[in-house]
Amino acid sequence: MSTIVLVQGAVLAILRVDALNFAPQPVRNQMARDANKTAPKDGDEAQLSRIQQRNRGLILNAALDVFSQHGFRGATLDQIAEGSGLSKPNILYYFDGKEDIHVTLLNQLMDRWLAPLREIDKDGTPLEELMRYVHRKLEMSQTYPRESRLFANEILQGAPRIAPHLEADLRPLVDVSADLIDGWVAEGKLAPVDARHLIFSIWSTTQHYADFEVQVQVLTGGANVQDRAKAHLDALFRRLLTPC
Amino acid sequence: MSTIVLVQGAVLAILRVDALNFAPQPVRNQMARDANKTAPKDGDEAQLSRIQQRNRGLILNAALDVFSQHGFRGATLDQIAEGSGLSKPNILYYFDGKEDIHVTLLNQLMDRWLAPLREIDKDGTPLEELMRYVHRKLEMSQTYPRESRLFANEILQGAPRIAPHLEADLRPLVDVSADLIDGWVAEGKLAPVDARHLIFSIWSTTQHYADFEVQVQVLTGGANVQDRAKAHLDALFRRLLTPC
DNA sequence: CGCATTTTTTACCAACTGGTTAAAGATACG
DNA sequence: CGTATCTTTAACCAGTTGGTAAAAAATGCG
Repeated sequence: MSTIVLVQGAVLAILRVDALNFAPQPVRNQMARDANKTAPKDGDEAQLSRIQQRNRGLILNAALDVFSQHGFRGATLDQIAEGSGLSKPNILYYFDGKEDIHVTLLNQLMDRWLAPLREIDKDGTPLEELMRYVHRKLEMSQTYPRESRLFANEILQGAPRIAPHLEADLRPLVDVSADLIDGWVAEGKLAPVDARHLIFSIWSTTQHYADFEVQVQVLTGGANVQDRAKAHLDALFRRLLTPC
Repeated sequence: MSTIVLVQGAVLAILRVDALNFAPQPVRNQMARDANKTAPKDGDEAQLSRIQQRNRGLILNAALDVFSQHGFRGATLDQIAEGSGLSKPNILYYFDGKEDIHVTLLNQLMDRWLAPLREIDKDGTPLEELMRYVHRKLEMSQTYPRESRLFANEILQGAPRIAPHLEADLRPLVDVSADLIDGWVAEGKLAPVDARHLIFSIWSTTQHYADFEVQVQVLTGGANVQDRAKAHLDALFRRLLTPC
């Protein structure tokens, strides 16, 4: 059993990473290859030494800064090197290249990003479940603005590196959630609403506070943004969803 | 009078372009300098020969493709050259450099982008005026997705080249609009709402269909997106704004 | 036409970028 | 302590990038 799971995990990982990369794979250093292939116990960063964990963390953190601000093509390894405090060749010792870092970041992101949607409880009160989702998404925008911008950059540029992910992971999850919402609407527990476009509205309004933060700051003076956003979005979606 | 207007226009233009550029300005070719400095009759592209108008248009159109897809740093002059059918040196004959093209695009964009907000009629029916604004913004996202993405890219990356614009043009306009909405709310013609965050919600939900188009396509299968989006956003904001 | 101006091209360059190589330095461990 | 492995660095490189110089080609106009 566990062998099968491992094999499936490995195949999935390879599909994700190489989906758009048909160039002949040159042989790289052992470290970088190992970190990608080993997927023990379902998690990601086990079996790595203390140093490896620390340095991969430093690199990913610096890369998140750079990629989220400049997009993939605009980011440079030198910037990541400076931000992480490691030398450029040292970074390439831990990752197979710029793209490998980016894909690793994107894979990490997707799990965290989709968690709140998975946590919607089909046995809860429909309106309160959805309002809880709105508030969780807003919190995530405020807690992880870099992740939000990284994702926005990727989608904005046509999702060249995450498109397979969207099809394979995001779409079925949204399908399930939409069915759930449709069911609630049919039962009269929610006002009639287009489930998918509702989800789009929740995503766009909440992520706006991370992705367009500069603009929000300029236009509000930066005062009370968090509280006002929360109150506004609560009113917006509560009004939409409350059955008459 | 007309002299004063000209001087003001020139000063504004210089402030915009050079606001973040303190590097010593090298002397460039006559053409590129002229196109920026002359601002006759308030418009932008007068006094230019047929060829100049055509080629500047070709360049800006190609640049819009490239910048909106890759962001400023990710875009290359070679891509713009290929897209416009002109050679790279020829592009630099018409513009002072990569940044000049980008700033020109951004300046053009802002006018078109803010027009719908300016057109809200303070003597109209409050609810219908705002709903008309929502629909116009949605139409613009569908008609000008490249412009939407160009703007999103710029803000996402911290608005390094458009921040002065936001302060000088966008902010006062939003202040006026927010006051107008606040007045309507005070008169009881709209449900109580935070005017600025309402505007954010309208922007984010409508622009989402341009900026996150790939994701929307994946999750909807691309069927009926336009009509469903229109109906959904109509319901969303009508419910929010209709006074009980 | 003949000349001045505008437009385009060819050839080029310095800086930057992602990535490599090989050797030196740390570390773990028997 | 000595050896094998892991980590880091210095030096380097080929391709790309924004931009330039100068001459050739096209254009407009008296």
